[in-house]
Order: sequence, then structure tokens, then C-alpha cells
Amino acid sequence: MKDDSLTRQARLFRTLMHPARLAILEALRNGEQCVCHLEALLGYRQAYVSQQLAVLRKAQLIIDRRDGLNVFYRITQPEILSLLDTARALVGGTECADVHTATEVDCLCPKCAREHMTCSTSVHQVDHRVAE
Amino acid sequence: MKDDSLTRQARLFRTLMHPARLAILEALRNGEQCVCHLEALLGYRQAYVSQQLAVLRKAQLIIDRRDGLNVFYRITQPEILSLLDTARALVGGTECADVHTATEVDCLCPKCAREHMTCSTSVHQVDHRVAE
DNA sequence: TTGATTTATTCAAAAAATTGAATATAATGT
DNA sequence: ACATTATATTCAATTTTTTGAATAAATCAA
Repeated sequence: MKDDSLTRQARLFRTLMHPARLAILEALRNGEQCVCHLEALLGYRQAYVSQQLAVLRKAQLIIDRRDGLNVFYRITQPEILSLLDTARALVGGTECADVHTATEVDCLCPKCAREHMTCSTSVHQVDHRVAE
Repeated sequence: MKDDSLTRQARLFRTLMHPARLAILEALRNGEQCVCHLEALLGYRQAYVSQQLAVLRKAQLIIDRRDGLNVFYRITQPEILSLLDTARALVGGTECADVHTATEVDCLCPKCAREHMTCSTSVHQVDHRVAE
């Protein structure tokens, strides 16, 4: 397989050429997230998220870390985000407005539970709050 | 057609996901070049170069300017080169070593002839120098 | 107009990406 | 061991990209 600089650059861009994968990277902008979180945040089916994560993982743009049942993904090199920033500037994007902030989602993974738990007493308690 | 920021970014990356197109952009790094020049520099068939130029042109990454028989292409926004630079840094590239400097090629277009003509008397004179 | 030169387009076959559906794997609790 | 939950992989149909071959279009000179 050819592997000169241009070929590797092309492969990198090839990995980034998909809106769902860009959305995932944006979701990981502020740190690692578990798959269920990405699923809820982006509104894709689980298998679909895993497929796209696999593409990003094989390209070594993200790396995974298992914690019990959950797998957390994070970006390997922050320069990847610079690439996205430059691209967004080029196409005249509206900041990161398209993707919700990674925390604004009702995911029940331990991490999200911890973050929601500002007043609750138990981590395992299901969220029974009524929107009012 | 969807046209949010992520989709537009993805389209940009899609345009950049090909080594030949990256090579063309690198060749245009130091200013406009005619098609015959790119052809000689990159060693691709003429039709192939035109095809890839068309892709870049439709994505508005380059713009063309006709001058007689020749068509000169140039990069529309210098930020595109930043994108390439960041990508190369990410994949651990060897600077721009893969693509020859755009002027080191025996193209007979008016521009190249002018550049070769440091001592010659005629623009139309073919280069008869012997490497010694 | 004819011919030469430069560049662009069209078409089709092959290769690769996309995506849904089904299924597999891994970790945990009972 | 079995069930449950979270995540991953495989497979196949569809769509898109790639690339060569042929041809068209534009410009200029005679």
C-alpha cells in the first residue's frame, strides 16, 4: 500500500469526509464520552454509531477505554480539532452550534449520572424529575 | 440538499480525500500554474488532470483564468493550504518533499518559458542545455 | 477554413463508501 | 449458568468515487 505523505493526508481527509463522523469528533471536543452518550446526543442507532466509531478508531483519530460495560472514546490528537476549526472557517460555519453541548443529553451512563447528580443522593437512582 | 456546517465541512474533506487533488493543490501553493504544467509536474494524463481540476473547481477551491490556449489555475483561499499543513503535521509528513517545486519541470507554456528565460534571447527557443 | 495545440467533458466499468439488518461479543449481576 | 446491558462486527444492497478511453470545445495561426 502506498504510504507517502499525500496518500496519508488523503486518507485522513477520507476519514473526515462524513458528517456523522465529524459530529462524533465535535461531541468529543470537550473530552471523552461513552457510546451510549453519543448515541443519545446524535440520535443515531447504536450499531451505526459503533460503525462510525470503528472508522475513526481504525484511522487512529480516536481511542477507546473500557470501563465496565461502557466504552469511552476520546480524540487522540488535539490537532484534529484544529483541522475541523479551519474547515469550518473555510465553509463559513456557525461555530459549533450544530452539535449540542455534549452534556445536554439524557444518557444513563455512570459518567452522565455523576454529572447530573448535583443534588441527588444516589448514583444509581433513576431520574424521576418532571419537567416543570 | 442538506447544507449545515457539518455537511459543508464533510464536502470539503470529500474534495480533499484524493492524493492527486492534494498534489495539485500543493503544486499551486506558490501561485497559479497552467494545466500543461501540472500535467508535466505530476506525470498524469491530461484528461485526468482536467478531471481532478474540475472537482476542485466545482468545490470552489481553485479558480481558472484563461490566457490564450492556456488555462491557469490558482487557489481561491489561502486557508486551504493551512488545512493541508495541519493535515501533514498530523500524519507526520516530510514537508512538501513529495511534490517537486512547481518550477522544476519542462513545460513549454508561456509562463514557464518566461521563467526559464534568464539568459536566452528567444521565448520560443527550445532548451538545449546539457546537464554537465 | 483547416490544422495544430491546449483544455474540458462524457461515458462506462471497476473500486470503494454508505447504511440497515442481523448477529456477535464483553462485562456485570443474580 | 443465565439474563441483561452496552458495544462491536458482519453481511448485503445501494450509492458514490475512481479512472481510462474517447471525444468535444476553445484558441490561434496560416
